[in-house]
Amino acid sequence: MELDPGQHFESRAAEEKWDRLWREQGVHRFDEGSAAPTFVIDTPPPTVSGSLHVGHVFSYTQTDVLARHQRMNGRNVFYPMGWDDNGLPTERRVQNYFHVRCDPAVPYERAFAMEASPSDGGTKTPPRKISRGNFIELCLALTAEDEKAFKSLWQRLGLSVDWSQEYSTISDRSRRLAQLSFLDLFRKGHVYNLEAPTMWDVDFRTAVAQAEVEDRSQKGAFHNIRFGMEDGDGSFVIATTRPELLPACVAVAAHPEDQRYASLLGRRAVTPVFKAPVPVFASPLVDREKGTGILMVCTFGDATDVLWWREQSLPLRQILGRDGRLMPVEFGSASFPSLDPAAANAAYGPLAGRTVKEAQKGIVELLRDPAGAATADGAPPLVSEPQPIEHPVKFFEKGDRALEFITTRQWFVRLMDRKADLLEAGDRISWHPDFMRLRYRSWTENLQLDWCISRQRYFGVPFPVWYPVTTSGESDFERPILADAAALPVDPTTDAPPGYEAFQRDQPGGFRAEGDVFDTWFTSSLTPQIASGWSLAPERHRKLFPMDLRPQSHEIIRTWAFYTIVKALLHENTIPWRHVAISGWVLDPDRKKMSKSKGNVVTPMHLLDQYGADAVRYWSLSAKLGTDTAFDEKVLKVGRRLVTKLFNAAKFVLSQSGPEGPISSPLDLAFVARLQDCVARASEALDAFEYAAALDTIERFFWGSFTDTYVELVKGRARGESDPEGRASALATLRLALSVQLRLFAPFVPYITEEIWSWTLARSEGQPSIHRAPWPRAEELLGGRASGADAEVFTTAVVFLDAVRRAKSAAGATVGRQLSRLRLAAHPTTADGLKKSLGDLVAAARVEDLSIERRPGMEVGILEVLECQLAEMPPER
RNA sequence: AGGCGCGUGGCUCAGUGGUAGAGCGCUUCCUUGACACGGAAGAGGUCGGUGGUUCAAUUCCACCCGCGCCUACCA
Repeated sequence: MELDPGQHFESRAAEEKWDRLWREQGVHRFDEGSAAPTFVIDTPPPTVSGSLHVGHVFSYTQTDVLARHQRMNGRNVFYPMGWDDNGLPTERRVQNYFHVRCDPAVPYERAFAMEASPSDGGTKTPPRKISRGNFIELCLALTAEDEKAFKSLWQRLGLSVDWSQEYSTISDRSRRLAQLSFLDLFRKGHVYNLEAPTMWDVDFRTAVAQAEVEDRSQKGAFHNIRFGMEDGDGSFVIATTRPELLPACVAVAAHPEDQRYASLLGRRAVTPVFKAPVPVFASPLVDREKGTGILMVCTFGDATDVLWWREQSLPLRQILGRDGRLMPVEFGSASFPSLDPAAANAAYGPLAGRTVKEAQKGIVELLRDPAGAATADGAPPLVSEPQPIEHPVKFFEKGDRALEFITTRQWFVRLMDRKADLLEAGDRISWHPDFMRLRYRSWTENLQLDWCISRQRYFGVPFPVWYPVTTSGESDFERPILADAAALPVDPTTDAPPGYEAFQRDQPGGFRAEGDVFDTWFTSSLTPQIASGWSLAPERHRKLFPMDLRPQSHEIIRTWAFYTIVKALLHENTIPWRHVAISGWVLDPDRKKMSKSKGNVVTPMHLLDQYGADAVRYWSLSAKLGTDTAFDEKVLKVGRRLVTKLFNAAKFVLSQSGPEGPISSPLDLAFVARLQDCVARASEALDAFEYAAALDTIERFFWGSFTDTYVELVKGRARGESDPEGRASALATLRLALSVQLRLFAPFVPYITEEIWSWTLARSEGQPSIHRAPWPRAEELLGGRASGADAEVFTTAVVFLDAVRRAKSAAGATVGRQLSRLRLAAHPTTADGLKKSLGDLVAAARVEDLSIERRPGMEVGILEVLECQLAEMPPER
């Protein structure tokens, strides 16, 4: 080892060197053959279609520190990394990046290549339409690039991932397992397909599940519209925020106890403009206080409409198409009855093809016209100007326009009949922090719909399903044809089902592909099974599943955590993991969530360059689980300072030459006893996943007890010639303390600790990598060495050192200044304590004549400086 | 609207039924033999508010205020 004075730790060089060596030597490798207890992590596969930001660094480092601790603790750690590349985020990114749209009608092009589109320059050229096959190729190509960026960040950060366990959610194996999952659920009766009103995003043109829906407060307006009665007797005014759905009105509802409308119940009303006769029924779900207390039921304005439609067996009048525009309809037909079909068709005609927003304008105009009145008085149906309101509206979380309820055929996983089991499963899992279990609970309790798993998209895992085509050319959805498990993964749009030939595709008596893909969560909810191999590797699966730890962030408890629990329950009637660790978010300095759209994202690479990976890790690890933290560069500086201090302290310890001997000096024994206490507390915290508390404990000990005090106190003895036994004891203590503290720090700051370890400890401790060295244990410190230590000796010495420093500072002298005379007063107990390490104290204080007055009246543990005489300054050198 | 979390020195955060903690920032001092990417000494807080329990409350309880999130609320 060559250590030059003034040498600094070069973090960048160390990161490259050690990261490479760790991989070459398989330091983080899961040992398939080992019988050692395992620790299995269900690593979150990052969505690779997003930009990197410090939030990624933050949460992934928090998992890594637990993995590293468990590994040093002797566990056979399984720590894989996956990439979540399938799904809408990738599709959207490809659409924007290449300025393309997928159109399954376009034929596949071989040797297809595209350049990134230069941001369209506002030219408004329509996106190029490309085939499904080519679209998927672009998705794969782009995600491959993104995965590289993530991987290099993870490696730079020093995540102790076992890279031989890498997977991606669009890979053959993931597709195969996702399709196996579907087959298993089908066989067990947990999935079904159904044509029903479903929440639909009109821009992405796909169904979405309840878990992906969020409420957004939107501006709207109550429109008060007068309806007539079919028998001409009376009228009433409904209030609606969606007048454009008037043509789809199928009923009117009022509260059963509302006297105002009691006379209307059971009779038939007539809609204005379209003159459709509709029943008036009573429902306790109607809020008498809201609007006018009576409302129109449409197919479909909201979830309550869907409920009433089912409950009252109302007819379906779907006017909204999958593209969010009004479809052409024929009034006077069986499905769209009207008392005045000619007028109704004349009114509706211009609305067909319009968006919801445009249609609303058109309808409001019609409602202002007395001609549309459903009553005899001939007054305009819109009885007053619209009253603006703010109200919550359901959106797809990634969407820009409100969701609509549109009747389509979709596949669902039954959840509503398993809520009790799901709640019980959540309770069997340990949540960190514990209160996070409430988010799971409240989500599960409030679940209202089965899980819609089909998406009308392209870059995803296809359903392994075909339908028989009847002789009349219809798909028989009741008798789906499932793929053979052995044939998976399949793509039904290109593969033929078992028992059929390719030429029978779309032919009467043949088959038709299910063209949908799975909800990405259908695959993501299998990350434990994908990592373990599940039914493809039963032996391995048994060893790895249920897993130990699922780390994730809180906003996806309702999706990722929830669906993973669902799958484990439905497939194997178990929980997927024993612990869930929920990381917080990194907020910007104004405490706002970082997001690309807000432009407040802090990217990690420059921070790694500027402060080093260990410092960035330090920042990540100083925040507790579950707690959102404002990004603060100051903490990075503190981390860098710790790295430097470790480097220098180690340099000092390892440059002290001389033989070690038994640890015998009272001060050394007392210090080792303290170290032992630190080890115990840090270990306890880490075992409970409280890495931040552990770091705090270790760091506090390192600065407070080690560098600032113990090292200063024994420097003289470690270098002195006069006391060989004392010197040998000091050297042994310093080296033990370094070894132990390095190992305590190793999971947190793996690079600097490995660097120092490599100087001499790798050889003397018989373990080439500190990350495979044993986590410190109390026994190793005891071993007869610290037993019988008088811990007070150290405490008293600290008090002494403080008093001397204060006295010198008050006298305007430096810490290193010699004292000719120092007189102290203390309680006899304290004075006796001081005597036990007197030699060290005299040397540390650099005092020639030290005397301690015994005063029984004083408080124990307090020192009073009676006199402090500075020595003559040495002559100028 | 219900639930959960948070509110501690200028900033970022720990913590605790018994005279308040850290780091950064600030003031003063110091190139000393591991470290100026450092060290020493200091100033700075009635721990969101009001009640209650207790010998004692920043900590426990109730209510309130502010912020954040979760769930619900679409007529």
